[in-house]
Amino acid sequence: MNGPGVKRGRPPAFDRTTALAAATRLFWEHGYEATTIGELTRAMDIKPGSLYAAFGDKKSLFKEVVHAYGRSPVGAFIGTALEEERTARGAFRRILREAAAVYPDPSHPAGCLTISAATNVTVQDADISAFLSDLRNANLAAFETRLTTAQRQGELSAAANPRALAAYFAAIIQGMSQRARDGATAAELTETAELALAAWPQARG
Amino acid sequence: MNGPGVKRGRPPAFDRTTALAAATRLFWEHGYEATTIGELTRAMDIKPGSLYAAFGDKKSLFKEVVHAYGRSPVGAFIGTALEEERTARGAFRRILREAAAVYPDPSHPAGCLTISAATNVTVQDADISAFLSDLRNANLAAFETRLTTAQRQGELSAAANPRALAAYFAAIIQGMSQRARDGATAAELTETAELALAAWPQARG
DNA sequence: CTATTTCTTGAGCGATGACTCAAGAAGTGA
DNA sequence: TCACTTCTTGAGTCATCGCTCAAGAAATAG
Repeated sequence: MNGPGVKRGRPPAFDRTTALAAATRLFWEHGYEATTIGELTRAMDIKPGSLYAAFGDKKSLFKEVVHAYGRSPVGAFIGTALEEERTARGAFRRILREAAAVYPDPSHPAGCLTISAATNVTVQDADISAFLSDLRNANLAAFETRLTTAQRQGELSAAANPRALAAYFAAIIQGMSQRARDGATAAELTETAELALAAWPQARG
Repeated sequence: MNGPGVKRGRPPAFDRTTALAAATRLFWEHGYEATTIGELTRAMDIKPGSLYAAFGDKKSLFKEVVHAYGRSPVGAFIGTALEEERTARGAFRRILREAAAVYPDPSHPAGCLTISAATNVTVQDADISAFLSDLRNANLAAFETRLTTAQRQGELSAAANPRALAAYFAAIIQGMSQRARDGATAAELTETAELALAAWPQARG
């Protein structure tokens, strides 16, 4: 009798997670189109045939990379902070401070993969660009939801504009990612984060 | 006698400025590598031979595009505001408000060419990426210079940090460019600009 | 062992990338 | 008019792109 976990045939010679991590680094660094199948097979240490058998085509591989990135610490810290922090203000403070620490971290390519990996695409890959744009705009919507809740709960003043605040924080985060790619240090980005938090609506004295 | 302005030989059949404007639109929209020579020759309405005779190779054309962009209203509004406004605060307020109006303007591709046209490049075009990165960092330095001057003149409090403020404004501008590419409207970006200005150091009451 | 299944391998496919060049066309100077 | 210069044209070069496939290798089932 075949156990349900018993695999038939020749087992894969590479670890799928490790190979995906190697692909992630390349897409993160150079973006979707500027990363070639040749570079991917070299970094993942597999031949084209194995890559296509295991991951489908280049677009499927990229989407799998993006999903894995979204579940990694670097890709998930925003959602984590939104869930874990009691107050909206605490959540956004934590998000900005963690972004300042994470984006320039030399253990991985600078900035955020979702923000920078499909900025420049040809017309036939416009769907890849739209795929990441949708993810970014979903993040923006999550920001607005969190801020609207905070307003309903009385944390945020009725005069504040949740949608405008959400767009502002989205912009500063995307800008910090770009600055990290241009060489900004964690110390510099932390200063940017603290200044950005000054936009939080204050009670007037 | 030959006047110095007299051209010999067959005259060009295309207007150089018009052709450059067409190339600018393509690079602005898709970025450096995702724009092909085929698309360029079609948009500029010239054949490859004419393009290479008139502009050199693809990199030279791109650099000429960037320089022309920097002298255009859309590409020069930051420098113009820094020069024309009496106060640093007035300059940055004007920069952010103009960015909110200009970046989503439908008469041209969204966002800033300098910010987004070479985000994703292959290793052999890393110099193009560095070329634009240097331009952005030069802008950052100009911000810091303007703010340091304001501090020396007493406009900005001695407690303020010109370098940190400069990096903050650079980040928010780059973020606004990205947001415009993701579909943000002028109204939304104006709200972002106004919130961003709240970071300006205030006298405490 | 043989049969079956799955993965690996390396050669190579068609399409497209940036770029070139010889030949012709359209001007000027004398 | 003819010689000279400059620009245009279209075919074509070489490299590289994403991707495929037949043949072989490594596992299990019986």
